[in-house]
Amino acid sequence: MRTTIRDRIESALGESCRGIAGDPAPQIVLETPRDPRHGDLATNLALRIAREKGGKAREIAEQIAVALKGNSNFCPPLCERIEIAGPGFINLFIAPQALQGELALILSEGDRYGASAREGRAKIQLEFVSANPTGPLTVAHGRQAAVGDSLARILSRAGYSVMKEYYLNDRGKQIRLLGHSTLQRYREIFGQKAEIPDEGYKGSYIKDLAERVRVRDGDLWLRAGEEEAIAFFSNCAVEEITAGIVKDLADFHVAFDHWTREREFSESGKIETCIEFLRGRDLIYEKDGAIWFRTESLGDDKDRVLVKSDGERTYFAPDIAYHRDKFEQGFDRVIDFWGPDHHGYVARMRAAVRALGYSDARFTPVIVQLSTLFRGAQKLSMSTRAGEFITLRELMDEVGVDATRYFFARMRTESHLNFDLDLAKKRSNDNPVYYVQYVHARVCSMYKKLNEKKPGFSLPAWENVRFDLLREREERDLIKRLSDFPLAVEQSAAALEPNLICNYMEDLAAAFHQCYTEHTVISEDDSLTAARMGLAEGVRIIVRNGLDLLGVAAPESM
RNA sequence: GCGCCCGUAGCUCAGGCGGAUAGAGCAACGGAUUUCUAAUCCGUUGGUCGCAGGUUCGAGUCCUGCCGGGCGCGCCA
Repeated sequence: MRTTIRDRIESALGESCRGIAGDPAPQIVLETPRDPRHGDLATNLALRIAREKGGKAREIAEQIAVALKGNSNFCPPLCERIEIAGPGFINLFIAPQALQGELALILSEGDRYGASAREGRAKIQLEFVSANPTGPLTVAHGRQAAVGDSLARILSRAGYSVMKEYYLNDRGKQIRLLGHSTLQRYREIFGQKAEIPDEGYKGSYIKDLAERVRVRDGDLWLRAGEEEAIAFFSNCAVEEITAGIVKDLADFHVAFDHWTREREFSESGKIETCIEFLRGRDLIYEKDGAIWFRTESLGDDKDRVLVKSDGERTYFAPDIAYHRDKFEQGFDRVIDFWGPDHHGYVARMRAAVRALGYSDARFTPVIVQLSTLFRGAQKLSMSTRAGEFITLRELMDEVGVDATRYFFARMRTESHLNFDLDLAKKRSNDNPVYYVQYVHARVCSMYKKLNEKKPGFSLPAWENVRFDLLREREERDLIKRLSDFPLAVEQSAAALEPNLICNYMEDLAAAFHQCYTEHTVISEDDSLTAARMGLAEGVRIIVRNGLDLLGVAAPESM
């Protein structure tokens, strides 16, 4: 497996400063300068060493430059020029041969380019959406679904082993309320006077559910006992709504690897075992007839109740056991996506994870902020119980799956986001996703045109193509962009932010469209045509891979 | 009151671990197509990075305090 140009430059820099920096060696940071006069890559390595060890940054930079120039693996093959600038930056100008070699590497490795170096990383469980089965998925769940699924793809690509997990809360007070609300709608169909409680579920889907039961069972449930009927409608509603959730997710290109149902989990005995485990660590006590968990000693604001004085468990109790189970299944790291209404939950869950004996680094709750929806200037209220909400289904039907997923993935996860539905629909063609997809379609189109414009011409194998013919500034910039893909994946995975992939893709697309406009690929010159087709193919590989990380299609034509 | 998140162009948002002259899209205006897809490209206009201090060679980025917005603070789920 050949390493990328950036990896090779990093290791050469590491070698060059070994005698200068001492131990521990400072971390090598390579950045892409805004101004092309500052080189293709720049490092503040000398400034860092000067800060830590003392000395003048520019002098240290000179020493590093001398060492680099003496390194025969570095100076002729990788870099053609090294400059010291400003307070002590080292600016590197990459040799054309090195960039051409990078393109050849992309073409030979294809979909595996940059992905193989870090295989065998940690096992991660990523839990997201986990919406209660009391109604259809909303826009808020859609954001979690898009971000979570994309992140899972990105982490996998970065070499982690990822399991996508959905926790289905299919029992408890809300589920009973759901069943009761459905039963009341069912009774209404038969002309009975039936009130939905204030706290009950009022969405139109409840009526639809009741009607389907009527069609199947007639008036059977009018004659059943109250508790029996509520239990039936609860079950029935949960199953139907869950099926709807699965369908919505599938159509949104999201498939979970594993579902945990609270009902099954609570029957497993693991909750009792977990409470006993905590009791064994002297973290459980009784007060006012309730059972409490000493979370305050573990960083929470106050202690929390696990079992109420009426004997019912709080929501927290199964959640602790559930998280214990995650770690016992062998995950090195657990990532939870929660809505902003759960951020008060962070401290107590962290406390619980500590109590269970797992380090903080292994548990990462991520708060996915809400999207505030507008229709024009009108802010839309979002309440599942009152039945006033925009569903994910409506959103993806109106805006399209690709555009919706891309739109959500593009926003930083922890940022609030204002989303005008009217605007999003009206301008759907201006969505940046089309800008990126268009790159793929354009390259595909070039392949179709190749035979038409050059009958009898066939592309040679890429290893026989003369990439040294790619001498234009735009071509060089484009190859540099391509070579940044592994870095974009790595940074996106580290930050748990898919939006870094979107940023990268849009920059790459801009570089491609610019190059495409300036330089005709299919020309009289067979060698140049082959070289430029190779570059286009490199772009197609990266764009296809990048879009796949976002769960967005790479269309052959648009 | 306490806690978490946010505040960057008219709008929506980017700005790895502090780095060189703060970016993109949309909107507005002006150009480019006998050419591989114009869903594209080029240019112009647009900024007190909420405010005030601090840290240092250097701050949109780190620290402190304010201001403004969202959310959470229950033996609810």
